[in-house]
This record gives sequence, C-alpha cells and structure tokens, in this order.
Amino acid sequence: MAPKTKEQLEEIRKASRKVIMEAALELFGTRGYDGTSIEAIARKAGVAKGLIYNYFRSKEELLEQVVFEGFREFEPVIEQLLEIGDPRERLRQFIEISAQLIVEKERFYRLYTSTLLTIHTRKRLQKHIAEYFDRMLAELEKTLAEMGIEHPEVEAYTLSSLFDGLGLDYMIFGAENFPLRQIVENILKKYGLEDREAPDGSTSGNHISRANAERFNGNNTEPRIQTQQRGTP
Amino acid sequence: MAPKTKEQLEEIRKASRKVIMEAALELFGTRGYDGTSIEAIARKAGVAKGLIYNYFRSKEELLEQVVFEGFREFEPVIEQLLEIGDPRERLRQFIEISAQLIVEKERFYRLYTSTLLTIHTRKRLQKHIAEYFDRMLAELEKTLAEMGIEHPEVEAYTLSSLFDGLGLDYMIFGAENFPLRQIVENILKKYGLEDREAPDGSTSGNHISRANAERFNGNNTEPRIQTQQRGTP
Amino acid sequence: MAPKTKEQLEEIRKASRKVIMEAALELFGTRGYDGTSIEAIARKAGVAKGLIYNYFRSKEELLEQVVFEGFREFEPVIEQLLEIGDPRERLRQFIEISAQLIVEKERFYRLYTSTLLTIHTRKRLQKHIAEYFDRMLAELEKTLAEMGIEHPEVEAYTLSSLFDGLGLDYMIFGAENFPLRQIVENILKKYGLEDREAPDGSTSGNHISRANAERFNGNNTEPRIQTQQRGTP
Amino acid sequence: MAPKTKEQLEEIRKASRKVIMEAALELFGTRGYDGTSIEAIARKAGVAKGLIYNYFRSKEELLEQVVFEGFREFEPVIEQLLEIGDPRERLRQFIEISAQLIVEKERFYRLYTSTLLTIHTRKRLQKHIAEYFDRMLAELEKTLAEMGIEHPEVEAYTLSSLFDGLGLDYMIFGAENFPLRQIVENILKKYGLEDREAPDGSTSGNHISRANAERFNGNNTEPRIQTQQRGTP
DNA sequence: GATGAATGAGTGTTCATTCAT
DNA sequence: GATGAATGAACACTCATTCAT
Repeated sequence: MAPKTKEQLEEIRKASRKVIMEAALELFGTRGYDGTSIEAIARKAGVAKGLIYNYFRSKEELLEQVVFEGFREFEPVIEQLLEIGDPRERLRQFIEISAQLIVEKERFYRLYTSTLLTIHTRKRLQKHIAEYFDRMLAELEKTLAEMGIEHPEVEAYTLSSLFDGLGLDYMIFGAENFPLRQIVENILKKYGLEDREAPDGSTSGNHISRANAERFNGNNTEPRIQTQQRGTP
Repeated sequence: MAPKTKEQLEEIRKASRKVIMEAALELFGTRGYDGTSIEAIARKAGVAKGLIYNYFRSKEELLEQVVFEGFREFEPVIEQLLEIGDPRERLRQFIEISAQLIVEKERFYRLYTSTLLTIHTRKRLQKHIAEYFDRMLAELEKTLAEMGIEHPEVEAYTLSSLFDGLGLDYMIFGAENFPLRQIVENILKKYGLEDREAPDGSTSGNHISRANAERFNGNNTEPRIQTQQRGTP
Repeated sequence: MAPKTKEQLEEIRKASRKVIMEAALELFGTRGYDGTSIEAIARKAGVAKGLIYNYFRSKEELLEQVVFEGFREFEPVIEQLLEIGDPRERLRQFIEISAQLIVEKERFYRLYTSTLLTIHTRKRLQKHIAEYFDRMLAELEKTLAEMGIEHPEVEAYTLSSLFDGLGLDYMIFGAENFPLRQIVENILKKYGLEDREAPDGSTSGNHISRANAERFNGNNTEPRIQTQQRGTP
Repeated sequence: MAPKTKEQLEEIRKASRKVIMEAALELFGTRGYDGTSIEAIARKAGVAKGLIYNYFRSKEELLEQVVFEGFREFEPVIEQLLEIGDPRERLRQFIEISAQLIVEKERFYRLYTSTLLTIHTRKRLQKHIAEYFDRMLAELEKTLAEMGIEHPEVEAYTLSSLFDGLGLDYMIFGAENFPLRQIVENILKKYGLEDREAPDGSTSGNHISRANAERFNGNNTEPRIQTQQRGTP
C-alpha cells in the first residue's frame, strides 16, 4: 500500500492501455467501428468504462491509436525487408511476409480494411495510411524495377491490390477454407521465385476441395448454410 | 374523386422505392451500415423518415434489398459472359467486365465490400453472397481449366481476390489516382490475351504519375493533405 | 354505376361506420386504447386507414363513440327493467341481466373497464359514464329500499361493485374457468330470490374444479403455464 | 480519489431504483402501460431517460418489477393473516385488510387492475398473478369451509370479485366519494362478524350524500364537470 | 365514399461521454 | 489510477393524421 513509484505507475498505465487497445482491436475488427460500443470494449478489457477516457480522448482517438499501433508493429518487419540486397530475395520475402501478416495479424487486417472503406471521413487516419501506402508502393516498384520487370509501377499496384484482396477473402472465407498457401506459391512461381520453405506451416496443408459454400461460416457453431456444391477436380 | 388506380399506385411505389434504395446504396457504401442512419437516408432520398418503413420492414432489410438488387443487375452480364464458347475470349471478357463493373458500379462495390467485413452476423446476405461466390469461382475455374492453365482452382481464387483488391483500392485511391486500365492490360498480357479495345475509354487515359499522396483525397473538396511525395520514374 | 340515391349513400355510411366501430370495440377492448393503432382497426375492419377519418375526427372520438354506442345498447334493456313493478322481481332481473351482459357484451365490458381506469384524462367520457353510474345506483337504491333492505345506498354500491368485479374476473379467468352462473345463483339466494331459469344456458354448466392455473390462459394455444395446483374439494 | 465503496454504490443503486419504480407505479397505474412513456417516468422520477435502462432491461421488465414488488409487499400481511387460528377471525381480518389495502395501496391496485386487462400478452406477469390468485382463493375457500358456509368455493370467488370491484370503484369514485368503510361493515355484518374497530379511521367518516357527479373528478384541480345530481334520500 | 402514400412528432432504447468518489 | 452512476443526444421504428386522387 506504499505509494507507487513513478516507474510502477508507468507500468500500470502501459498495461491498462495495452489491454484496452487489444480489446478495441478485436471488436473494431470484427464488428466495425460503429458497431462497437465503448461499453463492450471495457467489458472485454475487464476495465471500467470511465478508464478508457483516462487513456484516450474519444472513441475516435482510440480507433486511431489502435490503427497506428498496428502499423507501428509492421515497422521492424519492413525495415528488415528493405535491408535485403538481392531484389529477387527482397520480393520473395515481401510476398511471404505479406501472406504471413494476413494470417498472424488477421484482426488488424480486418480493422485496417474496414477502416479503409470509411476513410474519407477520418482525416488523420487517412494521412497515416496514405503515407504507408506510398512507401510500400515506392519500395515495391523499386524492387520490381531492379528485377527488370516491365511497367514496375503498374506491377506494384497490382501486387499491392492482390494482397489487399487476399486479406479480404482470407477473412471472409476463413483460414480453413481459403487456400492462401497455394496462392502464395502460385504467385512466387510466376515471378520465378522458388518457395524454399513455408514460413508458417499451419496454413500450408490447406485442402481446397471443401465445398465453398462452407467457407463463409467461419467459426460459428450453427448449422452451416447449404448452397449448391460445385464439383472439385 | 376516385382512389388512385392500381397502375398509378404501382408507379408511385416503384419510384419511391427506387429513390430510397439509391440513397441507401450511396450511404451504406460510403459510411457503412452502422454509420448510416435512417434519418440520413431519408434526407438524401428527399422523403420522410417514416416512408422508408412503408417499403422496408427494417434497416437490415433495406440493406439486404440493396445488396440483392445490386447482384440482380449483374445477372444479365454474367449470363452473357457464360455463353461465350471460346474460353480465352471468355476469360478476356471476364477480366474486362470485372474492371468495368468496378468503375461503373463503384457504389455497389463499396457496399458489397463493407458488407463482406461484417457478413458473419447477417445470415441471409451471407447465403446470397456465398452462392454468388461459388458460382463465379466455379465458372472461372472451368474457364481456366479449359485454357489448360495449371492449378485452375488456385488461379481462380487468385484472380477473384485480385479483383476484390482492385475494387477496394480503386475506391480508396479514387478513379483519377488508380491506374486500373493499365493494371487490367497488364493482367490480360499475362494470360496472353490481347486487349482489342477498351470498353470504357474514360479510364484508359489514366496517368499514374500524380503524387500518390493525393489519391486518398477522392472527391472531397477540402484542402488536400500534403504527404511526402515519392519520385515518379 | 348510376349515381347513388341519398338513401343508398346513407346505408353505405351506416355500414362503414358500423364495421369500423366493431373493429375498434374488439381491439380497444383487448389491447387497450393506447395499445391499438388506427392501422390495426382499419385492417380488421377491412377498410382503408383514411376512411376512418371520414367518420371520426380522431382516434379519441372513435373511442368515445364506441363507448357511447355500447351504453346506448343498454338503454332499452334498462328501460324495460325499470318498468317492472315488483321490486323483488326488478332486483332479480337486474342481477340476471347484469350477469348476462357480462357474458354477451364481454368486449364492451372489457373496453368499459379499461376506460374506467384512465378516465380522469377523458372528460367527455367521464361525464357520460358518471351519469350512467348515477342513474343505475339511484335506481338500484330505490329498488333495494322498496324491498325493505337496510342501508339501501350502501347495498347498492356493494352490488354495483360486485358486478364490476365479476365482469373483471370473468374477463380475466375466461368464461370456461369462472363459475359466473353459480355466483349469480348464490347472490340471488342471499336476496331470497329464486332463480327460475338461467337466461343463458351456455354458462350454467361451468365446472369450477379445473386447476385455477389454467384460467388465465384464455384461448391461446401455447402450452399452458404450470403453477402449483390446489386441491378442489 | 478511490472509487466508491461497494456499500455506497449499493445505496445509490437502491435509491435510484426506488425512485424510478415509484414513478412507474404512479404513471402505469393512472395512464396505463401503453399510455405511459419512459420519458414521462424519467421526468417524474427526476432522472435522465437513459438511467432507467441501467436498472431495467426494458419498459416491460420495469412493469413486471413494479408489479412483483407490489405483491412482495403483500406477503408479510398475508403470512400473518394465515396464522390466525379462528376461521371467523381470519375472515374478518381478510376483509378488513383487503379494504385497508385498497386505501393504502391505491396506486398498486390501479396498476394491478389495469395490468389484468391486458394480461394475456404478458406471460411472466400472468404466471405470477395466477399463482397469487390461486393461493388467495384456496385460502379463502378453506376459511369459508371451516366456518361451515355452503358452497365455499363459489363464495370465495364471489368475495374475491367483490373486492376486485371495490378496488376498481374506489379508484374511480375517489376516496371521498366512495363509502368503502360502510360497505365493509355491511359485508362483515352479513358474515356475522362484528367490526370491533376500524383499522383506518380516516375513511370511516365518509358521507355518501354528496352529489355523485363529483365523484369522478378525483384529485384533479380543473373545474369539475357538472352532471345532473340525483336526490339523496 | 374510399384509397393508401406521405408526413413528422413521438416511442423505446443505445451509447459516447462526464464526474463525484 | 479506477469506478460506474448519470446524462442526453441520437438511433430505429411507430403511428395518428393529412391529402391528392
């Protein structure tokens, strides 16, 4: 019961902030910003509603912070990527890591995508994400140019969109129903990049022969919707 | 003195329904379902709030109807597509038409994408969209198989995701800042499909040399945010 | 299609008015005034919403007219009752007829009772019902006085309240579960009035041995609520 | 700086809950359930509309809680009553207490009666009230049987209805215009039960010679409606 | 006489935010 | 730092009433 030291307080602050942001990431991602209440975030985080306002000025700021933090976590990965000298290896890593992030940061991807859709109403987020995009596209273009690929800018946009689409469909189909690993290998092959090892073994065993109708049903336990099945070769 | 005839009423109902669905499509797409109020839809449609409930039982049903209607408009295009005998031409048309739809049905695409993100909570929509996906993927796979492409199923998923991603980025970047036409031509080239003519000339002149920082600013008239520019080669 | 004569129009008006008031009586009685919408009344009456406003200035006026009409139907019965010379026979008839009205005018009774409860907010109805009450109580008191009963005014109030209570409980328990006929005979006996014949045979065969828990369940077909049963002797 | 203690919070919650239920009791009783808005309850309770939903999940639940609470307050009185060994004294007390409750719990009686009228749509309330009714009727019947009264079940129903009717008329006429005390004494006399002392002297001095026309005007301060007076003998 | 599309105030309910403790 | 009761604006939805035909 002795008064806490500054360091202890700082620890506490950090921990509380973290637990709130975790809950917010989860809920904003799955239910959308407007579909998530502060009450729900507080409940999931196990804190009182009022506490959230000790750390964030508003719900909007909480969203921003969660998104910013998500990008911040990408930083070291990207830095590392850019240090790779060989452009072919750099592209291979870029593709592998992008796929890996889709799997490992699914909650962030979901939030990021849904944020994109309403971004015109969120100025600060808009700026932040624009800068990130700019940078990624520029680096990607440079890499592709170094590899001697024609129209490297167009190709950069294409790859970038492809991964945005893969993230979207991966979320919608669910991990079990979307052949992400095979797609990635297919992409690598197109660029003539051998896939030496799958960085995440958990997705590489995907079978894509399941009825697609099941893929939307995600984790929920209710009886799956039956739609006409298509034959799988 | 007589009450309105059945035809007059039918006419009136159709028009009102239309104007409400138009407003809903626009707003659901740009602000999301939860971010759009019935009040706002009514205001945009120029009708009283209560009238919406003469035509739709609930906000949720309005969303469904707007989405269903959007898919319904695709039907004839898809039918026509499937009648093409030559698989190469069929794929070419598939790619062209998909791109065209991104441009011409931007509002629907926006709604469709944002709906996907929270789809697990909307059973009827889920079923509808799952069936659509199934069908598209199956046809695409068949086409690719006929063309002798390896792993046609993986390729079908890849193409499908690519177009989902293109739709997403096209919306985010804005038509003027996203080189959709060039990307499409690039895709066609990869499949060895010559682009005989662009079906929509309005987008083919895109220059992609503009500062990307501007691309997020879309149509809004507020002063554009300045971010660091990247060099264009 | 020849233009209708004045008499025909008058017929039509009367019929429409009637059908609306019937529907209103039913719904106001079972769901309460505030629980009943004009829409619902129109639907039950099989007419358009707007038509109701051709005959009644407002929902409130419709309520009034329905209540007034209900009292009006009592008039001839009461007139006839008051013409009976013998006070004993007059009381017997009063009791019998009151019970009969509970059964035959259940819908009106329901409406009348629920109206009583919120009567302080309905001035015109208040006046009307007060006059009716005054008159009934006065006549009842006179009858009881003629019979030589002590405290005829108190007795009149008591009898009046008893029948209000019987009406209430009859509605709540439901015809099948409330031994109205036996109660009436019991009352008659107390006043030394032999019950020569039951005016409504349909209720006289009541068995009161059913579990009381069932009596609230009325006509609905859902599984009945189980409450502890009490033994019936 | 510390958060409020559990005890303080409990205190606050209890007080708020109480003030809301008080207001609801008053308004539901006088205006009916559908005629009472949450807004009105909040205003009368002196709290914000939203607060009500901190304590009750819905308007319907608020109604239930108010009714349940009303019955709960009867419990000890009934318990005490049932412990009386002498059936004559028990009946006397039953009658006295019933009358007393009409006076002291007028607001609850009003609510209870108006609830009865629409009870078929409220399952939980229905069950609760059915059980209460069952119990009262069973005990009343037992008491009457012990007293050697003929047809005790019919008599129990009769007495029960009588008090329902007295409650109804007491509310409608208003305390000053309804000779409840005299009626009770009249009832007691019929069962040969001497009224040793009136438990509530305030009503015993009622004069019933006032113009009945006034009796509906209750407490409201608006100019009273004049209806024809009837002579008092 | 009769219709039903249209209106907008009002309803029950939710929720971001504040604040006393 | 942390709590949760309290607020009130905003929401989805309902409904009495109007009116052109």
